Amino acid sequence: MSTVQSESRPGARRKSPADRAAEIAGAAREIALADGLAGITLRGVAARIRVTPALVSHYQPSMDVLVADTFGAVVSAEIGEVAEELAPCPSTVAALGALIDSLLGPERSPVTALWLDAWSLGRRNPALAVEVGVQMDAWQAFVSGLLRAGVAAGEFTAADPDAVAWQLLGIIDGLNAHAIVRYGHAASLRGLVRTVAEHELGLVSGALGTTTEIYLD
Amino acid sequence: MSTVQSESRPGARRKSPADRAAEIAGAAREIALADGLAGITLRGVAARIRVTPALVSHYQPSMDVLVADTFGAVVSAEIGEVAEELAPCPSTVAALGALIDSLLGPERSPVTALWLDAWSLGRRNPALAVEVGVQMDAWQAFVSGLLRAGVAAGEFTAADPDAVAWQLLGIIDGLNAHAIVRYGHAASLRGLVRTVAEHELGLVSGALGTTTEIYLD
DNA sequence: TACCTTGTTGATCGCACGATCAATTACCCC
DNA sequence: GGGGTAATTGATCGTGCGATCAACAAGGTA
Repeated sequence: MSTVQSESRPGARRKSPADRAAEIAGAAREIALADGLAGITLRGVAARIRVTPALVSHYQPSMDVLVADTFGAVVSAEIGEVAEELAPCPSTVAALGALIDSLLGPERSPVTALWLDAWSLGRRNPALAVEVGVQMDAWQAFVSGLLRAGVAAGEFTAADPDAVAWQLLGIIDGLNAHAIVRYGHAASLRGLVRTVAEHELGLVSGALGTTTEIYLD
Repeated sequence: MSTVQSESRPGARRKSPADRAAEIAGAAREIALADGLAGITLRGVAARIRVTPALVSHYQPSMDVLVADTFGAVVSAEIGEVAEELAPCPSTVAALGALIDSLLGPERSPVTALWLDAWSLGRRNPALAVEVGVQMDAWQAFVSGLLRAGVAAGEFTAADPDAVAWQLLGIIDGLNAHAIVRYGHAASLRGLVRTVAEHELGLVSGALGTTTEIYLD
């Protein structure tokens, strides 16, 4: 309590460029998760951190790249979280089952909504379109890596792990999108994706776990 | 050539309200298919039919409902086309195979793009959100009707045709979305969806047809 | 041909957005 | 504690959007 931090209106407490940039990124992230990527606005971000729009503008080349960066940050953070979550799994099969559970869980809804925004907004935001490609590739690399590990360990087979990874992600995204837009999350979706995965990988039915099929409407 | 249709600037040739409304709807449709739902603009639609923005505004309660109506018109027209396409099929199984082929074909890309827009824009456009629900239900009703017909004809079994219909549509949408955003359409996607459908319906592998699995990059 | 209905226009409002820049002022360093 | 660096501000520009309304004129009708 050495300095009382005077209440002078102008000149809010200065921060280092790194801190301010992080603060802006954080605000953009919160706004995106609450209102979608389209909700990220120069004035909105500025207001959230009690700062002038000009300052936010000063720290970003353009709003398009702030939106793209925000999307990229959220998605890559999610990949990291999931990877960490799967680390303790004793086998690749177990990890695959956990991955499906995790990706189809209702807690992923906010991020799925961001994917929908990104797919749509990417048409008018080149930077975002690039980021969407990067993050899709990142997810695909993660899943195909998992599949290759399973194949190497002799747990299952996959003639084309890359293709299978794309297919699994496509199915998951589609079911998630439907669930978020129209209906609540249905536990049966997990069963469906498990079945597909088991079929694609030559596993016996139930190898990836089971769930009581209850629709949560 | 009775009337030379004088080139007077003001007062463009009058049309009946019905004709003008249809013209506006057509323009909105073309714009949507070319530039997305977000491209539908008061001034844009007006310019396309050589008319004042005020006139377009006069025929629509708001742009939000024009966007919603346009989306609804495109999608329900698509359902109609597909239904017509499936009519000559000799069996439900054949129709189901044709349906999958049709929905995963590259010619559906423009409409898939509209779905992505609608999912994203629906968050800020209540009328559009309602229309999305209506059209999703319409598709689900169409597919589940097909499934019920197949069950009734003894061609296959389905404990819960409604659920299977949702799942198939979810998978198709997800794969289509991925294909449109990141990669070209892959013929292998059709094989995947066929496999899922066959599994869900207790059909033997290949019952819904086969396709050479060639990635069109 | 004169009238009257109504489809259509032009002008204009208000809003929200992204971006820019000189002026200001907080903070660090000597 | 004075000075210089640079983080921050306030004011302002330009754009594109949806919406409104009095005024105009096209075209059928008497």
